[in-house]
Amino acid sequence: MVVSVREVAARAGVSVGTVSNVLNRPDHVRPETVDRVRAAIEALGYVPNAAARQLRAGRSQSLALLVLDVGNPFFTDVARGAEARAADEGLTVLLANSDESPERQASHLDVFERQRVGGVLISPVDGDYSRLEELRKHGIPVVLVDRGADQARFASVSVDDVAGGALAARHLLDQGRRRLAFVGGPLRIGQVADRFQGASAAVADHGGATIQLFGTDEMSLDEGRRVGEALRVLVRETGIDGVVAANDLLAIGIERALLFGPDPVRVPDEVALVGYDDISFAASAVVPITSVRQPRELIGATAVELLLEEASRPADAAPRHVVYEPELVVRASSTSAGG
Amino acid sequence: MVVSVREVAARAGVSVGTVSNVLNRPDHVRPETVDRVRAAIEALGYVPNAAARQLRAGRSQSLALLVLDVGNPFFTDVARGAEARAADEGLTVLLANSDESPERQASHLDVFERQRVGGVLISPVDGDYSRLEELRKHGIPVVLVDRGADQARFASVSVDDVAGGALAARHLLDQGRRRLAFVGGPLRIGQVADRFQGASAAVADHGGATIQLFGTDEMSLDEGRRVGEALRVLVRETGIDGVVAANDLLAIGIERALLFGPDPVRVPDEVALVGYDDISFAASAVVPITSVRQPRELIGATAVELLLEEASRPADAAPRHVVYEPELVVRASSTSAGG
DNA sequence: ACGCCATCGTGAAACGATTCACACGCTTGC
DNA sequence: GCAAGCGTGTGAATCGTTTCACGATGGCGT
Repeated sequence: MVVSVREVAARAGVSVGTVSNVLNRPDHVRPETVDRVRAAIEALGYVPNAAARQLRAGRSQSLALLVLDVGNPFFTDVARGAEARAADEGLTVLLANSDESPERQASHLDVFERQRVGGVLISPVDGDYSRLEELRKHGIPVVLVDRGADQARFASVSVDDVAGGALAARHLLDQGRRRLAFVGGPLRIGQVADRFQGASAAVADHGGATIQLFGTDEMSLDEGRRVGEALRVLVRETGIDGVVAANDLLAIGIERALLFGPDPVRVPDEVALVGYDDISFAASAVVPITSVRQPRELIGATAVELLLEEASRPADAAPRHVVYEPELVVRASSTSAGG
Repeated sequence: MVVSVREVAARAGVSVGTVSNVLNRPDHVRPETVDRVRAAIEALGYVPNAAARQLRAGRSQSLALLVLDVGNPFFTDVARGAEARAADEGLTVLLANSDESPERQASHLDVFERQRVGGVLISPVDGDYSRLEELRKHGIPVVLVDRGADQARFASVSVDDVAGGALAARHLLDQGRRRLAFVGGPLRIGQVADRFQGASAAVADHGGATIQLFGTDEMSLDEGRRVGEALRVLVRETGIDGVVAANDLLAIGIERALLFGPDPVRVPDEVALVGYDDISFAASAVVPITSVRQPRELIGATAVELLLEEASRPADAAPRHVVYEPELVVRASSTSAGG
């Protein structure tokens, strides 16, 4: 049996319009009528049909959040923040995963447009923003997450990765380290390039310090381990005394390789280590790892905020860009007793 | 400007019915007409309105997957499997997170019902299944994920946790270990209770072996560490020589505490260790951890499969239950040279 | 007693796609 | 020569909700 407003109205002895009013503006309806209608709803187990409401409204009550990797704690925390903020507005967040695949991204965007979602928060796969332009032309606001200034056309929320890289490097320099290594890649990933650039700038500001880039194909534990093995040898040969890793997975892998190979290298005594992201595993590594933290939930919440703004932004006003500052969380991996 | 079938029809010089046919059964329409309509769609940038279609159809093209923790790799892999299988059917998966909160679970279920999703895959928070009964009564099929036999009323897909616990314990017994510890909790979580039960049964089958339960409030790295500290002392006092952890986070924390405290305990020489879930960090722990693996993506795919079955199941047929067998992945943490 | 306002409610017209009974024009077969 | 059948296409009805112009009712001041 299908229950619609019609049945409810009949049972409560009112018109369908009144049922709708009870649902959406109960204060326009006499209290006893409200009660009667509510009772009928209860008795019949009526559940409003979102599709019908949406059809009438022209827009759904949902936002979409499309991320590069649901498995990454960074994005799940962003999602948490976005959901919380959206809930305040009575909105739901559809969480979707592109897995870094342009095809999956495109297909998700298609679905979202057909759904007429209220807006799209996206951490885009690559440099083709034309589909996003299209969405916006069709009236669906778009906010870029974790990818910012390069795309002035879209509102965005991101973290200053240049500053983050500088923070990491400067911290090592402050600890008296002079020969740094930066581990990360590929450099075409904007975040990685920015972090490296920031670290390089900090080193350049400091007479007598150097930084050397160790590229990686991906930013995983295994790659970290691989680079760590190489570093274990090089440290003694080249005098490297500080390492900045482009993320915590790399840092954890590096630390492990340094500590546990043959002829191990002590952390932080011989080499100080800084990671990036502050994932929970960083704090509970063998030697807890100093890391650069990003305000993840805040990013999500802000993205929703910007989306709401976008929805009512006059065409001639420029989209807004929010850039947060990263924060250094200092732990044992970078603070030698002497330093 | 809003583009609907009407505009497309006008531009192509056909009726709206024909546009719909071009979209849904192109073979019922003359090829040249199809082309004309397709051209009009292209030119106008028409995107079908899912809400309207759904309203007519009475049911959406989406399934919902509600998990306890999107941050947990187990569930993201299940989601991946479900999405892939759903895509084969032209369905979309809505991924949502209850974060173990009954309130969030309930609110998500409300949204799903209003959306008239095609079905709900759920890893439920707790023992109250009445809301799920209700959903089903309203025509929305439900499949339980990772929670099985106790709920014969619902179709389910799960992994045999009793067998998994037994697998872990038996492996330790095979390695010659006799005084085991089981770390995990709270026991009201079905999976934990089952794993403990399985491990206990394996021990009971083996004369001269014992197993001792160490309860935890949650299954995190930190809790693992805490228990590990305690074990480091107890091992020497009580002769514990094998540990089964109810998940890998606990196992990693335990290993760390054993290896790195004052008066460290060697793994696996003094204590052999087995975890559960086989998350990626298990393989790259300091001493790689033996773990019980579950077929995660297969679980997701099977859940979708069962959902499709449910949708067409005669009322008098019993719901189906699929139980997969876990698999032991042996690594260094449990295989002493002498074992 | 009368008009006037509020207060409450009504009911029909959207929203955009799908579906289905039907129509039109042609070929076939008897 | 005519019914039957096929291939194409039409257009109105339908899904369930919201909205809005418009009644109905009753209380108030004059």
